[in-house]
Amino acid sequence: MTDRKKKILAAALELFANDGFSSTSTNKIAKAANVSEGLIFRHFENKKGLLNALVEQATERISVLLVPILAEENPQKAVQKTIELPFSIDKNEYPFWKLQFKLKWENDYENNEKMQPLLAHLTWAFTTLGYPEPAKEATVLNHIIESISIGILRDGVHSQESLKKFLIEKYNTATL
Amino acid sequence: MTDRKKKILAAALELFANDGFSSTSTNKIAKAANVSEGLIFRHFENKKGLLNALVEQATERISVLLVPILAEENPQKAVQKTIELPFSIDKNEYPFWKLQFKLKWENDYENNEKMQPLLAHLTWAFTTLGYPEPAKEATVLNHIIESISIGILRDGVHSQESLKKFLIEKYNTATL
DNA sequence: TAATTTAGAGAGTGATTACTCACTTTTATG
DNA sequence: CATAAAAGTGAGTAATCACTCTCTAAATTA
Repeated sequence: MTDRKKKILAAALELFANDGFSSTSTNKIAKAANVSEGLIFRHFENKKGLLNALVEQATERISVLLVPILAEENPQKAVQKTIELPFSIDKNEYPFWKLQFKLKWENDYENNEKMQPLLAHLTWAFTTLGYPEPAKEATVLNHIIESISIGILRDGVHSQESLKKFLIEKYNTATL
Repeated sequence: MTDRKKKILAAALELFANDGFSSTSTNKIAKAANVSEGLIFRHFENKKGLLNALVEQATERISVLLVPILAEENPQKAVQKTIELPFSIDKNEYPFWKLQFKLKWENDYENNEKMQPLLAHLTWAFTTLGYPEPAKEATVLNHIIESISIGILRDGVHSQESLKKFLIEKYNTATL
């Protein structure tokens, strides 16, 4: 991947995440990346193709994040690592995840099967821990970290920080 | 409010919610509402003004929804009604709420103070019920119903239906 | 009824849009 | 080194954009 192609992707990511896909003109992207507008269409056949290139990274990036959780054989620790997940995201990756969450509202983007492996592992964890309804318990925890993620991406980690310890303890001392 | 003005608002709501604000042209709105494009600008000074008119309804609509919860003096029932809230939304109001949730990602729209009264009442409820950290407990429940709402608006009530009874029972039988 | 205001239509406008194309420069290959 | 392929430019284009303006029709008011 050429240097200028990377710069186009980086600029597009930033602008798509902050201003939205259709509010961002290819002209603006070219200027932000400091390249000619035509180059965008040489590397990506059209504007949508540029977005697709960004989206394709998502599947891989998510599975990378999930690896340490899915590999965790201690159910208690698996739950804990799940809670810690949204808090562990690097600040300079916020635009990337912001874009992914925004795209969930777009009709033509299939989503959320990506979290299926996590859901399955959480279900196993809650089963092992003896929860009466492990699948639903997993879904609820997934809802919690989803909404916390949104809060973090919109208002920063500090806005949710206090919930981290609270939730970990809550799930540690839970009586079934 | 004239008949045609209502039709413009209705068409704009539908299109903004489904396709997004900037992907929706005033031309498209005019055709969907079956009016001349110029009429949009007579009633609402510009496209953004049309969106603002939709947003202004939100504050009132939310407080209407919250009234029965805030008036509930039984803490247990207040929690239950909160859980039931997202499931009770009428299907033909989905576009309206979809738009509100989408707008939360827009930088220039202040949000979420609207849920403050609910958060306060939930904190009171959890305090009364003897929870050790009522404020955080309230925030977590708020996160849960937020994420459930998103799921319902995107994939329909049925996609979340099973969580309703589960959560109500979970919060009813909770040991502190 | 006459006068005035409001509602509505629709052609027209300059700016912006995504994208193309002919061209030049750089890089890789035989 | 020669040739081809890839990377990069930027002016040009048809379509679409939000919005304006002039006009007519309907409703309100005097």
